[in-house]
Amino acid sequence: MLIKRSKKERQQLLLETIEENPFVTDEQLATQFGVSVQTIRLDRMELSIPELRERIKDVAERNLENEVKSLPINEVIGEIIDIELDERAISIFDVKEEHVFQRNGIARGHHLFAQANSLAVAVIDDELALTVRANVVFVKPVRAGDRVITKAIVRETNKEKNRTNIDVMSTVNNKLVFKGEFEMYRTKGVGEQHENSD
Amino acid sequence: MLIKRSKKERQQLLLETIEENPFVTDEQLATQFGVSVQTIRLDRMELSIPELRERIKDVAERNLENEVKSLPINEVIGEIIDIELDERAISIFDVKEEHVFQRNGIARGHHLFAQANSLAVAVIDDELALTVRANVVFVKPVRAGDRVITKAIVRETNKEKNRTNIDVMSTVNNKLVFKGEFEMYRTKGVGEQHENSD
DNA sequence: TCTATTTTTAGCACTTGGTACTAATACCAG
DNA sequence: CTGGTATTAGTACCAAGTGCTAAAAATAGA
Repeated sequence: MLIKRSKKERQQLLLETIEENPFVTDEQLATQFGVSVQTIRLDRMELSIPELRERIKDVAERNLENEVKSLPINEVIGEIIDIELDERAISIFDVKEEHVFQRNGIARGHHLFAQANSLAVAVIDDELALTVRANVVFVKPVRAGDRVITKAIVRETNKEKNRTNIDVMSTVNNKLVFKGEFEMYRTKGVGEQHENSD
Repeated sequence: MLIKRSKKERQQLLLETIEENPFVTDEQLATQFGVSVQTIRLDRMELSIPELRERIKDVAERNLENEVKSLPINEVIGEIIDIELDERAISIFDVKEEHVFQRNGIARGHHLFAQANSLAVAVIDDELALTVRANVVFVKPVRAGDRVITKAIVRETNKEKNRTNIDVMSTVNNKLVFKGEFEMYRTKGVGEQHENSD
């Protein structure tokens, strides 16, 4: 049995229903709420909810943007613009809205860490490089719109222990915002790489 | 001037065009290729390309799934299952394929860092909490399928400097995989929170 | 060149999920 | 009982198609 709801209640429910499933047609909604299709259409108008196809299109467009945003999860964070294996590397990372706390607009620390860590991994000229230890300092807050330039410099390599120490520094407008020391583990020592070094 | 293309050429181009912009109508395509709408429709049939609305719907559906996957970028990494503000917190993070190096299947360090850092931020009972410094050790490699359980314990608070030190430990099957010390900055000291503590 | 086949175009009826508008009811309150 | 809100019904129309038939144009084969 359908409990007769007031207009307000119905419209509230309509909003929620469409919010959680934008793919629902007016007819389905009409059946669901036990009213006519016209009533649903009036409701949509009053609430300025676009029609099904527009809603679907919006989702499609919105997420076509997201596709780009969600990519970097498994990839290197930031774009590497210069690299000399086992020597140094530089990457750029543009801080966007999705990287900052809504509260204060300051970038979440782990994004800066991720850029630095990615770069430390990349600079190692080895098949396998793992972070063993990291000491990092967040010197200055970074905000959306900032372009973070990160430099990694390979400091020393302990051939016996298969360890390499890397210093990483991140700047925004030439001002230091982040620095870190990364101790990396590598399978092979320096110089004994695989043959193809193109 | 439009160069007359063979059927094959046109169909190849059609595939590419729709691939890169699924929002194009048959009419637009017809104009673009200098053929009739009917020809475009025959082509679509032969290549079994669905109509515009279906294509848009597909994009929307595909990306509605992604939305869930891409959400955690700006949110807390891992699911907080227990929290006592300014005391301790526990979160769970299931390592998936997208978190590991393809090469060796080992989780990228910055995901473990992100979970730990998120938890350190969350455990602070303050409007604003920023990471100032972090010393972390990646004790043992973590692999896809592993469930990482991370505990954060608030160690001490320096009220004058608005700093709080937090110890974080992550385990997989009760074995330590990651540990870290986080020094956090907070705006307000302990105890002087906003009124509503429900 | 003429025919046969493929390719392209045209036209019509029908579909979905609507908009825009008008008109008729139903309901509820003062 | 009357007025206003809410709901329903019905019509014409639209975009972007499908499905089908049929004709015209282009191309290839001998």
